[in-house]
Amino acid sequence: MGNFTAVVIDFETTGLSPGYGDRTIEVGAVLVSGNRIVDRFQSLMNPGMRVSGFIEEYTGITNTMLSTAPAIKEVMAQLKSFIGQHHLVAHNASFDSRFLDAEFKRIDHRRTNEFACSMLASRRLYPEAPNHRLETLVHYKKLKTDGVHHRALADAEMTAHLWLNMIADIKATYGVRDVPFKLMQQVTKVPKKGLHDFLLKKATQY
DNA sequence: TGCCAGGCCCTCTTTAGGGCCTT
Repeated sequence: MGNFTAVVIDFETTGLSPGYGDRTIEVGAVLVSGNRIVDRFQSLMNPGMRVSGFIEEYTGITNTMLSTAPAIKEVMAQLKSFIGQHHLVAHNASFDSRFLDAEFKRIDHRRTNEFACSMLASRRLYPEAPNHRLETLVHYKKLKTDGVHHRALADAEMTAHLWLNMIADIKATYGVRDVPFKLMQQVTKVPKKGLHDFLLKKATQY
């Protein structure tokens, strides 16, 4: 078993809210198939505005680097192709989905792909973790990392490893044979107290 | 021009407030 396929995505942006003018400055995405990463996509994007000193410091992405980067719309067209019809995963997916939808809208495209959130899943599966920031979870679960944080491709890869680790833990702990995207989506929505019984019940269905 | 988020989730809740996550 293990035909799980999804694109794990991460954006670096000029701020927190596309509704107030913030734009994307970098995207990283990895195609996960079965239990491994099989393809990668990464690009900086010129947002047409200066990014703050905070963002330069937080991401290591400077205004100089962005001055020679391709326009956002060009990268979005490539990203649209990379994503295709795959399901999507992100850490705190509400954030990345808002930016993805806002930038897609600017190229007259509307997302139909479903999202699932690794943060919501980790809060249920690893309630004992110190916190549920991506960086903390990577260390807590001893996941593969190159030590880079707050860059899009590195964060997408770490999120992918976290996602695969959660799938493996569900299989090992509950004896669920296969963990499709739909089941992971349900994990992010089931009431926290009901997760244990929910997964025990699923062990007989998958 | 400047405004500056939003969804989840807990609790001393539901006629609400605040911490957690993302940049």
